[in-house]
Amino acid sequence: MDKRETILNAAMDLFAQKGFEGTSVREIAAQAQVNPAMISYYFESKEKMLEQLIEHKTSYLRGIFEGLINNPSLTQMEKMEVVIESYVDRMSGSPRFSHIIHRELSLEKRERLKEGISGVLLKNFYAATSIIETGIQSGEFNEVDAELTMVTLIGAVNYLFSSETMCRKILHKGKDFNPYKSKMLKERLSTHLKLLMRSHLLKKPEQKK
Amino acid sequence: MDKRETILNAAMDLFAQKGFEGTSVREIAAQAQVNPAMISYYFESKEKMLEQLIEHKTSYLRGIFEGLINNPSLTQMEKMEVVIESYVDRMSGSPRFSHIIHRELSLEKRERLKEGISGVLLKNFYAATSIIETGIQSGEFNEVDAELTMVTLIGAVNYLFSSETMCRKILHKGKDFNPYKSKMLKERLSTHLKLLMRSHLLKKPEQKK
DNA sequence: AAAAATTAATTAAACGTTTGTTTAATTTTA
DNA sequence: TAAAATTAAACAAACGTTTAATTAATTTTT
Repeated sequence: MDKRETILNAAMDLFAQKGFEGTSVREIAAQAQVNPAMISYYFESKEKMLEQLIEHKTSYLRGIFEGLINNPSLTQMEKMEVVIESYVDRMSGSPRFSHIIHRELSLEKRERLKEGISGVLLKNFYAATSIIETGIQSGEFNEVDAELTMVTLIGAVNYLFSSETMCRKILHKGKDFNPYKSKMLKERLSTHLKLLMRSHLLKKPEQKK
Repeated sequence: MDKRETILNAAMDLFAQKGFEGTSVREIAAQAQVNPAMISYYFESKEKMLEQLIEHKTSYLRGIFEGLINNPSLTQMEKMEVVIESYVDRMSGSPRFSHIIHRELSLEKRERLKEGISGVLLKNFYAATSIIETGIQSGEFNEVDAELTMVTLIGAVNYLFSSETMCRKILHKGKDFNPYKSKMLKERLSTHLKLLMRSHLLKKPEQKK
């Protein structure tokens, strides 16, 4: 078992729950069942550990839409639906990491780290945006604001999964409802976003009577 | 000049920039130009100061849509457009406070504080949702998912204004572009969301050839 | 293959700061 | 002159990090 990764996983859980500054290296060490000194030993410092944590956990994100975009057998709308489904999936499945990076982005410090995070996120953002732009050029889509359409998509998913408290109350659910484990919610959100995108992007057909 | 409010304003700026745990009472005191002991004197503790800060700054939010909802001279779509405009306006005008409360909501602690925050936010959320529901019942709107439609609206605005770094990159702007001071961006976002809601909510007219 | 030498991993303890808060004295206000 | 506001100083606790000693693992030498 890789001890380095054990520590990173412990750190991710705690950072997500209590924030970076709200978590002490002693807590992380206790959670990972290692000596506190090991964090300096492996990562040099707490802040560099955060950098490596984000670097490590974002690695799989790089270019996940590459293949999708260049797939000629799908319409742009079908590609958008894949984007929606995969984003809802990832977000509901592992919201903790997303909480960490978006919290970091909203702070006005650690500029270098924010540059790194936004670089990774934007690569996928641009890829998704290009789907819309292609759809516009080919005449499949209306001439919408491509960037803000993607912002809307991402923003909706992020908002719903950013707070368990809010999510439950928005959906009128009790304390026993776990937003991150509800298949029904995933399904409901996907359906809503697909419908929204269809009516927003697709041209209204001239209906003959 | 109210010293109490001076401290709260200093605290808000710093909490927004560096987070609650990332800000020391000495920093707040320095920014407000008071003695550090004054924070305990006025607010009892740092954490209670945060509670009072949120209590104080959310007070104006309570029931801001009351009058709007019961205005019979507006269609539901027109009400939605008022909601969009006022939300975009508030969010772009003072994003710092929003950063604080959404950061708090995304953390898994201070449950009582989160209950208070979500209570205030949800009052307005429900009010806006009721506009959609009324529109559905009257036949003005399609039978959409009212809650998730509002989540989409709020989420889009929140996401765009949650990070200056991301916002600039999404819109392909340089370091001189200030998202929070750009009237063009406000206009662009409002326009996009209104168009989005129109195509999503309003029924497609039977077009005769 | 066994022994010796070297490197890596792990530990408990201590380091100097910084933290939020309190105290006790002093100044300002009413 | 009594109450309220403000201050500098000190408080213990917690912070991230370092140290120096020890154990475990690996490599080199015989």
